Amino acid sequence: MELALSLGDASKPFKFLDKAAPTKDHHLGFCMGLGGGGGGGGGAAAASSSAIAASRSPHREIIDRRGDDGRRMNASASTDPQTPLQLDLLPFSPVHRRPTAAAPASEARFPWLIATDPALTSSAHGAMDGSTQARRLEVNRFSGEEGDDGAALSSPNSGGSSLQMDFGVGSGGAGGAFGPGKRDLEAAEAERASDDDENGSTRKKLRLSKDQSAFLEESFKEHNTLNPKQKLALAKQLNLRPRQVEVWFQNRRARTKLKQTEVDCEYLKRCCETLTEENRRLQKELQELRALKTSQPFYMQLPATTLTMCPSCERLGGGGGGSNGSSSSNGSRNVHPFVQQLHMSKQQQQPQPNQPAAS
DNA sequence: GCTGTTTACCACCTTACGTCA
DNA sequence: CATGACGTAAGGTGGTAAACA
Repeated sequence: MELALSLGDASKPFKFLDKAAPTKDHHLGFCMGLGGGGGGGGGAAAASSSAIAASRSPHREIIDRRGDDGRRMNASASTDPQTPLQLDLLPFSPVHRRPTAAAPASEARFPWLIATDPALTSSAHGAMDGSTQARRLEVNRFSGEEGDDGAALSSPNSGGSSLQMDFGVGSGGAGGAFGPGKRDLEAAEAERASDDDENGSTRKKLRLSKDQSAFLEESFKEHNTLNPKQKLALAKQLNLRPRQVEVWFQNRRARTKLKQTEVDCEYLKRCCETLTEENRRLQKELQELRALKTSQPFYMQLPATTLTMCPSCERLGGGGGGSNGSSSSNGSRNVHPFVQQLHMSKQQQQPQPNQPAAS
């Protein structure tokens, strides 16, 4: 029995898989790869690996400035039918957070951009979330300052840093009623001190706020990859570094792929169980037929003219090979389902009085 | 037109940190 | 309070494509 499984092609729950399809090999058959160890290949690109390594930087957005003018687009972005300029796809999106008349509206939609109303965040996410959010934003601000990347760009953090500072302190002050508020403020101060001590040399773990994550999630639903303009706009809107937005999308794609792999694995497991059960049933059926053959050798004496060709695979249905029972009773020989079907039909046509009841 | 370099992005793996039970 | 599991932001590496000299 041959089986062909096509995973990911039959049901495409994620449209971005379509984009990735040309670069992937979709093997038919019972073959699955989990994880896989990135890239085998090697080859010509290895020659320039040193140059690549030299070009890599933790503050990549400083170096990768060419993306701003849109001259370079990656494969997925180039196939994107949408123009790089649009950010209108983003839900309830003010395009840029600039000191324009539209700015207040955008800030009202993004509570983390509001510096003077801690009650807004605390009412939206509870007292704990409001205070922690204040701390997180403060951390983000420091992380933005610890590197020189923010200054190199249009400095997405520069516009709101002082506001965030005020917000954080205000939250802590107004959070006198909030139990964790003081702790968070102290933690933020401790982090600030540690930042001063270590000059940003250590990696700081920043948790994005729920609103930031939700907004990124919405954007991810629209398109799972970003072009430079979208990345910059998102970073501005969310008051994050472009690198943070980029990393979030990378990790989000990885999570999606992992989940899809789990779904595929579950599906394969079910297929395997079904096939095992089918195989067990067929084996049992085969044993019964062999037992029948030994007890009633009449059907081995059928004339050669009764041999029938299987319509599907053009194999002989009569078991071919003469009347020698030893050859056909060889356990290692495959018995075509068509043969079994033939045998069963013969049994029905010529019932024997002493024939054991076949299942 | 071809080739090598640079730049930017990606997937993948890993690490470090925050949160929670 | 300590601890381990888990989720996730971020770093590192190798590969690839486009732009450019």
